[in-house]
Formats: sequence, structure tokens, C-alpha cells
Amino acid sequence: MATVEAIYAATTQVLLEGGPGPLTTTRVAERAGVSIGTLYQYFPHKRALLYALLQRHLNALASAVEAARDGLIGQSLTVLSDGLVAAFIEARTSDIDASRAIYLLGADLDTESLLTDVFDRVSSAVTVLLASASDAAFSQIDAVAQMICATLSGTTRTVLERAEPGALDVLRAELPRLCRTYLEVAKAPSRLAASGRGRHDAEGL
Amino acid sequence: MATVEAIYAATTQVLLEGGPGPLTTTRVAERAGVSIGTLYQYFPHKRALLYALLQRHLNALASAVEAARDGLIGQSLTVLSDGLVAAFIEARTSDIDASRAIYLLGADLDTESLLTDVFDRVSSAVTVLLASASDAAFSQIDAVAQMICATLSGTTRTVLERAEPGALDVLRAELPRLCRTYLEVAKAPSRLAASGRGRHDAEGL
DNA sequence: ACCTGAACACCGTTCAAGT
DNA sequence: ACCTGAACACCGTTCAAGT
Repeated sequence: MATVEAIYAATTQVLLEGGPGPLTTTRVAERAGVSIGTLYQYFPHKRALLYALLQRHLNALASAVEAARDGLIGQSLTVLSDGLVAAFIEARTSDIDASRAIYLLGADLDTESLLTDVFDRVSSAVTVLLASASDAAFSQIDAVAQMICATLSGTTRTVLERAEPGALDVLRAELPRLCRTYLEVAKAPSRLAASGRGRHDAEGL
Repeated sequence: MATVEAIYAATTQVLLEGGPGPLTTTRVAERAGVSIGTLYQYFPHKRALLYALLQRHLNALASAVEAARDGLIGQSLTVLSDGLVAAFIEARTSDIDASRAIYLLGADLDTESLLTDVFDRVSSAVTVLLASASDAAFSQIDAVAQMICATLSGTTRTVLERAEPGALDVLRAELPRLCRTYLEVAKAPSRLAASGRGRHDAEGL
């Protein structure tokens, strides 16, 4: 397993240096200190290697969201939304260079089922979280959760791709607000809005 | 120029058939009915060819947004937001297969400046549009416009990548609402909210 | 069991020669 | 001016041989 780990590490390094263009199996093997033959003993082809790397990264992201879910369950809609957004941004930003490099692997890599799996996992965590909100209920909860996921992953990806420093700050400031206001309006009006308080101006603070 | 056009057409076809994996210069030249030498007379390398194709596609997207801007300028915030979202989704959905295939080209392709340009163009169109709203004013208009752009491109992209049929319907239903509610809250409260009406419950309909 | 590296097929790119 | 296609360098992958 030490060999496999060395190959993973070498792949990441090569990727960070020059992106997917100059990433050759020869170079990875060289950097890992093994021969090409050895590399092909553990990975049937180059795609499999890159696929495994992408999988690791996406898996870490899904785990981070699930951890956030466990920590936020049962909180108010505002707290829960802000916490989720913060966790997502943090997970995708803690190692920006690696994230950027890894996202360039998407092409050609038959990444469809991989993305679907992660999306479903994250989406299901968000659904559970939304269902647990202490002050809200949703009638179309699956659609809302899907939309939140698409928004989180889409906006962060777009910002990472642009590589403009200011864009990340805008995202950090505005994404929580975007999600909060959407969730506020998306929650079922019937059950809660009709009861207690007549005005929702209180939200303003 | 007929030759160049034939090469573009051939590239798109090959891309739609098997994605970027089996896309070789040989195959493109063959499909276009020219020799490889001819291909290299018009494009210095394979990347340049793919880059040009991506550029065309992104340019069409930006033009669509600018057309929407011209048609929506001066309308109310709701109308303008819905119109923008519809135009964006339409532009990216009218030929789904082509969109999907072309987005796989992003990798390795030094796509950074290209994406930045298109993003800025779209972002500037959105800024103009928001500034023209008949019933709203924004204090942080650039940040808001950037956020709207990141949301539009990010969510559509995420949905296209997943290739799940239902996801697109969810997007069509929820993305307008997401943008509308965000814009409603993001508009500067000082100038307009203080004047006329005291309640914003009217929005509910 | 795990590693090596020469060998092969294929792809991107060039350039001397053709019209 | 525009096109051709054999030729070259390089990359992904294999496999017979080594420890």
C-alpha cells in the first residue's frame, strides 16, 4: 500500500505543477520512484488513476457536508443554512490549488456516475437537515434540497475556475444570503406561517 | 474558409459521438475530408482547435444574455429577473448534447482568460439590467451581479453534468425563484423600502 | 508476491513535395 | 496559395524476465 500512496502523492504533485496537460504516466511513476510497470500493476489505465484521485476529493467533500449535517441538525433555518454554506465553502477552499487542479480532471473521465453519487449523498444530507429545521417545513423538500446543492457546488466551482481573488470574497458574503432567502421563501407557507406571528418583518434583523 | 468550416463541423460531430477521449486530429481531418496537413495549416495545434470551438459556444451564450438585456431593460425586478433566468437556461439548453460535449473541453485548455472574458461580459450585462430596474436600486450592484452570474452558470452547469432528466425540470422551476428572492433582499433598503408601501406581503402573489 | 524496462501501437505535429 | 502524407518524437500500455 505504500507504493499506491506514493503514486497518489506523485500524481497530486505533478498535477499541481503543470495541470493535466503534462501529466504523463511516465512522469508520475518517475516522481513516485517506481517503474511504469509498477504503476500499471495498481491502476489498469491512466484514467483509473485520475478517477481514483477525483473520487477521493469528492468523497471528502461529501463527508464534510455530512459532518455539518450532524452538527446542525434541529437548529433554526437561518443557523442551519449559514452553517451548511460555511461548511461547503470551507471544504472546497481549504486547499484551493488542489481543488482547482483536481477539477480539471473532469473531462473525458466518465465522471457521470461519480458526480451523481456524490450529488445524491450531499443532497440527501441537505434533505435531512432541512427536514430537521426547528422553525420551518417544506412541501417540495427534495426539489429544494437539489436546488441548494446545485447552487452550492455550481457557484463555488464557477468562482474557483475564474481564479479571481475578489470573487471568493463576494461568494463568502453573498452565498449565505442567497441560500437563506431562497429557503425562507421556499418553505411551505401553510403549516407555520398561518400560526403564531402575522408579520415576518422580524427576519430583517 | 469552407475548409475551416468543415473542420469545425467535423470536430463537433466527433465530439458528439464519443466525447473528447477518442477525438484525434486524424479523425477530425478524416471526417472533414482533408488531410492532417491541412488541419495544421489553420490551427497551430489541437488545443487551438478545441479552444476556438469553446470560444464560439461561450460567445453565443454571452450574446444571448446581451440580447435579453436589451429586451428587458427598464422592467420591474421580477420581470427582469425571470426573463434573464429564462434566457440563460434557454441558451444553455437549446442544444443540450452540444453543450454537454463542449463543456468537457474545459480541462487542460488554458481556459482561464476565456472564462473570465465571458463572465465579465455577462456580468456587465446583468449589472446594466439590474441598474435599470424600475422598482429597485442596489448599493452593492457589482457583487450582486457577480453572484447572479455565478449562480446561473454554476447551477446550469451542475445540472448539465449530472445528465439526470428530472434535474433540469427542478432547475427550470426553482432557479427563477432563487434569483428573484435573492434580488428582492439584496436591493438597497434605504431608497425605496422607506417610501411607498409598508408591507411587502404583496409579493406573495 | 512485487517490481523492472524494452517493445509496440497510436497520436500530435512537421515539412518537403505536389497542384 | 492551398493541399498532401510519409516521417518523427512522445505517450499509454504490455509482458517476458527478474527478485
